[in-house]
Amino acid sequence: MLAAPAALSTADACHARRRLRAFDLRPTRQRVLLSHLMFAGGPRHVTAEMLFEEAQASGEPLVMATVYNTLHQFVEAGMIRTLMGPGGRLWFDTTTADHHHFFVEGENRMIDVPAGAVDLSAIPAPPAGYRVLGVDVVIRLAPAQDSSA
Amino acid sequence: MLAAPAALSTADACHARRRLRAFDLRPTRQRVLLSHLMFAGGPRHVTAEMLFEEAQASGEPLVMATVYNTLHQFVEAGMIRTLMGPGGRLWFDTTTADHHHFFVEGENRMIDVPAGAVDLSAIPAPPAGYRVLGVDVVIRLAPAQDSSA
DNA sequence: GTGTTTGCAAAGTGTTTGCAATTTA
DNA sequence: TAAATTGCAAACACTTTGCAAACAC
Repeated sequence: MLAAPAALSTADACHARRRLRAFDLRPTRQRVLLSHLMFAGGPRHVTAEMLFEEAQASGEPLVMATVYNTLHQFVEAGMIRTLMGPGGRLWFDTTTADHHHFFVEGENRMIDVPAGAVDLSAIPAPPAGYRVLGVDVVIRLAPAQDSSA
Repeated sequence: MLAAPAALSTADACHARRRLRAFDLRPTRQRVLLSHLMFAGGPRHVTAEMLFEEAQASGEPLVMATVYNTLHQFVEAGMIRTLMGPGGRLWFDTTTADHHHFFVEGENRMIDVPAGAVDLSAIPAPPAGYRVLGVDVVIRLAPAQDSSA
């Protein structure tokens, strides 16, 4: 019997399974669910805890450790990437291409910033003997308190 | 009796005490020592653990919790600032002015990048209703493996 | 003396690991 | 059936907290 989270429509489960297969991951019930939650609504950013809560709300039984393990498997497979949030918490991001982030303080929420939107042509040369692995830009935001004239 | 870490010369202790007073912090033995370790060698970046080890190496008795508490007091006083490292660990930085960082993977080391060295004039406008609190740029480095043609 | 600061040990977060039981192919 | 995956609980690393004892002024 194919792994089929009861919480998912056949079509949703099918899509999720296909995605997993594309990344050489066995479509277990837990992976199908988590993959669906991650990808069904377009690009998104979650912490393990957020996803765990969604999974529980869906009624599917699974454990926090499985969420972590599964997300790390997704990362290793190249399906998603990780990102360190300002609070030192690990975020998981469905967009794997190079890009940056807004982080909304108070709302605990990430928003993508396309790589092209930040001009990094002016970053300084690394010290001799070192090469640049990557550049992480996080723009911290807060709700604008009534700055309307 | 004035707090005088045995590990410090009178002059060093005096400088450290003066700095603490300038920030309205009582110059206790522990604070004098930690302040000295932080500032005596020019701008630097440390984790609580690094500083704790230095403090221990100096022979002065003090406890990890005191290192954390003291560093947070320094932050609150405006003497230093915090910075989240790529590994999710908290770093303490003697440079409080706006600036960015190189992080050297493998060496677990931070290097300052002056704010002016990164052109942020091109960052995208925040979504309507939000204002920019700050921009954190971390440029991850690795030792260049023999790329010398 | 009085209020501040420290040591200590304990609790707290967020994350990872080891292993037996279950599930997939 | 053989290999991969999960649940569970325990361990883990880092950081914070509560309170009595020690200290600065």
